[in-house]
Amino acid sequence: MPKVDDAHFAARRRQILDAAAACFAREGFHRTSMQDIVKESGISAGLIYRYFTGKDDMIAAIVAEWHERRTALLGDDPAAGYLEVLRGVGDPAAARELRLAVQVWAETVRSPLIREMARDNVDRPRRLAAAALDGAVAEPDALARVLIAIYQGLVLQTLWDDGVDHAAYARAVAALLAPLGIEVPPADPGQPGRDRDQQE
Amino acid sequence: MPKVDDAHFAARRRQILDAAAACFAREGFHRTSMQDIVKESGISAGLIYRYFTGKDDMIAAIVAEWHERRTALLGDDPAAGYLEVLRGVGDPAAARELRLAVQVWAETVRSPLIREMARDNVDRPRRLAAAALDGAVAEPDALARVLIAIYQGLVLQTLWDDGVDHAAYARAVAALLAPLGIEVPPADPGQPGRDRDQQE
Amino acid sequence: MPKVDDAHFAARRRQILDAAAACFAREGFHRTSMQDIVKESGISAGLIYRYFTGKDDMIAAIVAEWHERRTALLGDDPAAGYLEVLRGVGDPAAARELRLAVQVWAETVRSPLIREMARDNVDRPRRLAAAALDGAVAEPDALARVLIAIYQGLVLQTLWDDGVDHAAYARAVAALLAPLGIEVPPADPGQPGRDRDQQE
Amino acid sequence: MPKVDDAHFAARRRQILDAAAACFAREGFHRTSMQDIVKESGISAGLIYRYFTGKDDMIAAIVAEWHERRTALLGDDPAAGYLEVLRGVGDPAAARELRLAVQVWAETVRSPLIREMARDNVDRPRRLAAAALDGAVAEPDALARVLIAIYQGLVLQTLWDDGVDHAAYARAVAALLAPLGIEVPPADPGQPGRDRDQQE
DNA sequence: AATGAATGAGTTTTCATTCAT
DNA sequence: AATGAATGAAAACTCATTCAT
Repeated sequence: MPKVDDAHFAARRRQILDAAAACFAREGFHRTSMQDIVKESGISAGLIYRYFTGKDDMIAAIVAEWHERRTALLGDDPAAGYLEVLRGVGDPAAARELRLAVQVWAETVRSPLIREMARDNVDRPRRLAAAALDGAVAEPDALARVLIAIYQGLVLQTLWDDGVDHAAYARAVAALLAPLGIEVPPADPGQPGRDRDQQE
Repeated sequence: MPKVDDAHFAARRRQILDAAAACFAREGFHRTSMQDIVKESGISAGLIYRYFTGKDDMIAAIVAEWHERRTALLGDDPAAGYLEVLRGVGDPAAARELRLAVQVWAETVRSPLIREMARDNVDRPRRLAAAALDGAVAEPDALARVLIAIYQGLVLQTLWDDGVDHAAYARAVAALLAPLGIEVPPADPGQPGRDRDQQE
Repeated sequence: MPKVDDAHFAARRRQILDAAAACFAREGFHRTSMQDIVKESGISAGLIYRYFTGKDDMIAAIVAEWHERRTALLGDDPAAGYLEVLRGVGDPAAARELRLAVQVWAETVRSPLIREMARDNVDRPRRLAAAALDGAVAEPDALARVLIAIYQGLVLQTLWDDGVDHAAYARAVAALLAPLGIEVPPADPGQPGRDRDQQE
Repeated sequence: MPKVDDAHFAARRRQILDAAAACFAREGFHRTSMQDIVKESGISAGLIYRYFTGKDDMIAAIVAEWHERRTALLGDDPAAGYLEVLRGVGDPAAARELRLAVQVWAETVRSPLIREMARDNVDRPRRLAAAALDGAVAEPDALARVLIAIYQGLVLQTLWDDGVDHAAYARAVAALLAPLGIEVPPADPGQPGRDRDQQE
């Protein structure tokens, strides 16, 4: 298996996963047919099965990639970019990701594997946050959960409502955390985000 | 068997809807076949179509019922029972409801009707909360969204993790809101909930 | 079974058959569901089965009635009204009858019973015509068939083409028959038919 | 089994269409189930749908093929072969075609598409005939219709009655047209038709 | 490696018919 | 006599998956 083949293999896989993700975000896992993915990817049905054992396998791969991306994104200090992440939910470029996330959430109900992946996905930042909060607040574990929930719920509400003001949401969260002595990095004014600086 | 009375009609509808909800919560919306609902409900396929035009119609009915129950439950003062609702998420009896909720969330991506229903479902409590917070905090609308998110995210995390401590979660939320001068009713010690009360 | 009941029975039957004929003419026999007839007639499904053993029975009844009507209409001298019958095909009031006729024709392919009825329907006028033509032309039997075909084909063409000129059609037929010494009664000018008198 | 060649594609289509035509001729359009065509053709259900969108599509294809065959057959001088065509109706090999024709006629009532196709099918020969008759007779358009009707009615009567004498029918038609100065080619004595030629 | 034709079980939905009331 | 709720066996159509080329 020379290097060129590996690259080719990876590129094919990418092509399939991107197409699948696009379909899944649009129609959900189970309303997306293999034929849809064939059309979207331009790759034949037969070949797709040389890369994935079936649709479930593709779903798992997508969740796994997501997991990796999330882990890389948050790094070792999830608190650092927390508000930025909240603001990022409003980025139109992230819309597909949000839709995909909800599909994965639904799938956790059925599939123990996916459920475990989703939990793991959340566990690492949660534990890091809890560790950081330890000593500072009375319920560090529960508060870490709350912070994650604040993110998850924002995803849902953004999906349903175009009018969500993500900057204001971030400010409200900052205001909520400030009294606890939790320092939240202020918004980066040079960000390509949505709102101008806010004095408050 | 001439024209059946309203009570019978309603009971049949219940029977179908309960069976459908059980199936949906177990396997998800699109993995549940009509035949599954036939078996679960014990009602013939033909008859089911006299009550619902299809699966979509059932989901819509389920969401509509939720809406009504929620509206009745929250009354005009959503703040009053907020922490109680959070604690209720941990009630084992509510587990099916949680699973069903996530299925509906996934469906909002595909179906404008369901999306609108889900949004409406959240809009009323959100607006009531925003009105209540108006004047007390800098971003009442955004904070109302945060409160809703704290609920939604808890649903997800409960689904994935048996170890969620709902009482602690509620306390953490209370601690978060207290500095803003928001009075949250303390936990009802006589509650059939899970954790002992501990004021801290 | 007192007289009143008989009348009631006949009226019910009429009601069902009329509704069925309307449906059949609209959608054909097999695209018409029993439920369609229930709606159209206002009579419950259960009751319909006390009057007819099933859809096939209703079809047979409709063809039989048609048979009787046709026989009564043509009387003993089919030649007398022949051109009038051709002109009558253009009568908008007869449109339903035409549509129904074609449905019956199609059914003759499947059902020996219906086929026999359709043949019988045509046989009597055909034999009468052949007898009348005997001696006057070389092929009386065949010519009788031709005359019937001229009627049948007109039904089809009328069904497909709004622009058929039935008066002209009748004149063309008259012109065709005249040289054979067959006297065809001229058009009744006081007829509610479509065209004014024709000098030619 | 990559992209199949055109010949194979055409052969498959033929296979399906022949099977469908056989079923339709036997049982009628709506009494033929897709499963019947699957059995008759030996082609799986899934594959059939890659060739036709449904039964309606098949009927349309059958009518379209007829149109082409008819157009090629009649050429530019429909008069030339007219009597031959009438005689051909009696050919046992054509029996299936006749049955199919009546099914299509019935379908014209329901389907505007099929209706239009059936009309078009008849329109070209009708106009050619009318043009040929122009000047020779008083009502060329109507007479053209009559000639078509003479064919259509013969189809029906042949379907219902084994005893139709097609040679005699053709002679009767010839006798009918002769006085109008319309020259009809005499029967081809070498024809594989049923009846001996007999010029009278 | 790559294709896409082919399969057939599975899906949703309809419908003639029955029967308890 | 009359109703219409109820059934369950098809119907049309789809889809994940395989495999010959």
